[in-house]
Amino acid sequence: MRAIDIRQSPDTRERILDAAESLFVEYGFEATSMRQITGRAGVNLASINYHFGAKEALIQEVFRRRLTWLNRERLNALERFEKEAKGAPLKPHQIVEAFFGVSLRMAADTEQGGHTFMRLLGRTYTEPSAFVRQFLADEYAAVVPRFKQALFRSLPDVPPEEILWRFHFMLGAMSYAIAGTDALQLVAEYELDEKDPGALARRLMPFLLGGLRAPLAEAPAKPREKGPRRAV
Amino acid sequence: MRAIDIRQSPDTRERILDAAESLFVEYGFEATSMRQITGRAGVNLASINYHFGAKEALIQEVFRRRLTWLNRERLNALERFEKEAKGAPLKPHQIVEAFFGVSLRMAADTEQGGHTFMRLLGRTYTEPSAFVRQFLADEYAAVVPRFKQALFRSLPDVPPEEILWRFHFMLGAMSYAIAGTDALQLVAEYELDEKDPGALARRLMPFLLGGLRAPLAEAPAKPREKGPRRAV
DNA sequence: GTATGATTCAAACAACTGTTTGAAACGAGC
DNA sequence: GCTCGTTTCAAACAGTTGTTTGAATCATAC
Repeated sequence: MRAIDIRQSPDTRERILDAAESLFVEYGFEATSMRQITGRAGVNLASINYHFGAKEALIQEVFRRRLTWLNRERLNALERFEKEAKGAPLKPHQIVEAFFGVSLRMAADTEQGGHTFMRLLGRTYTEPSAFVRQFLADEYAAVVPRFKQALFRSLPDVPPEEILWRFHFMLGAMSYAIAGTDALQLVAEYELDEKDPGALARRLMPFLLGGLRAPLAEAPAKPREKGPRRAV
Repeated sequence: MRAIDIRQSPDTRERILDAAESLFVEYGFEATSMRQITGRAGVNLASINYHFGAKEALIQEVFRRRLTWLNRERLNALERFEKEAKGAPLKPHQIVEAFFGVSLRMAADTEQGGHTFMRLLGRTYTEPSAFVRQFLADEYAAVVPRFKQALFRSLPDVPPEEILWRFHFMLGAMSYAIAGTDALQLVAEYELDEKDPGALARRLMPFLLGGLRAPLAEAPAKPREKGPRRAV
């Protein structure tokens, strides 16, 4: 038996995780077989079950090894801004930077596989599989309330549910952009500069902030206030 | 043999398509088996291959029967605005309304299955499978250039690639919102009102327009102009 | 009635799925 | 040298996959 939390034969483990990560991006979880993974990793078929137990556990580990780090980075960035602010509410652009800026920087890393992982993560946000959804919710459980609170403080005049919906929309815009499918062949002719890691961020961040700070729509049924209100 | 384009036994065909559509939303293409589909539809296993040929063809037909209509509606809306404008460029909000408004109205239809389909479509935008991607690109081939042209005319001062990227982001925000996964459990406590079909549109449309019209970021390497420019 | 073509059906097909097995190989401690 | 726990390996497991088959059923036209 393998003792828990002791990483023996790191080569095999890491090779499996890397192979699985890239194959999941290319074909999805269901369409990727254990034989494909072990084939690309150059290891024996049984080694996945030996090291991880089952395919589901492998999928979770593919996420955990990077997502834990990513979310800690997001919290670090948020806390850095909060320390600077000395108790004052953060600016919306700081909160957006802490959450999405960190993601975009990881997505810009083509060396350590951060790019591949972020593409995978972007796709997985719309994954139907129940256990993946539950796993993602758990991984984000520590991060979401912190960002919620920061946003509520930052935008005290905007209804909380409106803020959350806009955060929701921002997440969609980013994950789709990072996933990089371009299903409509919209930007196919304007490929991102591989050598410029900040290219996507420079395009996306203004869009996100513009959406977050857009004027609120008029109330539908109960028109308490006339005319659009500024969100920020 | 079944003669092409003659719909015999419409019941079986439609039942298969409806069952497949809902199952694809729940479990994805790969994870949904033919036996699940025929089971839910209450038809014989072989009837899928009889009526559609293969699973891939069934998937395509699930999309085609609704997507063709949806894209025609989008073009109709665009042409209606263009007729009103009498040669003048459209307003950005009209273009956004023609493309995304139509989608959101279809997503609000819980009676005829439009809601289910739009959730499926939202997920499929990030689908890895090559043949699905190609199929989507083909289905949109007639629509995309028309909206591109309208946007370029509407925003003559914004670089074309910037416009396309923002359209790309808007598509991501909408499809994620419609897919309704809420991976981060962000808006779980603020469920949309089932009886109010326009609820999502009233939240999303201002966000999209705010993003589209956000100030442009400064140029990175070659700073031709100082300071942010207004996109609109 | 019979004939004809479309559709349905139960059964089987080969190929592939994730997982398990038990033996073989390895590596460090003595 | 030997031992012991870890890791690798080829082979097999039972179950599921999409697809095919050939006979049975149905509907329509004569």
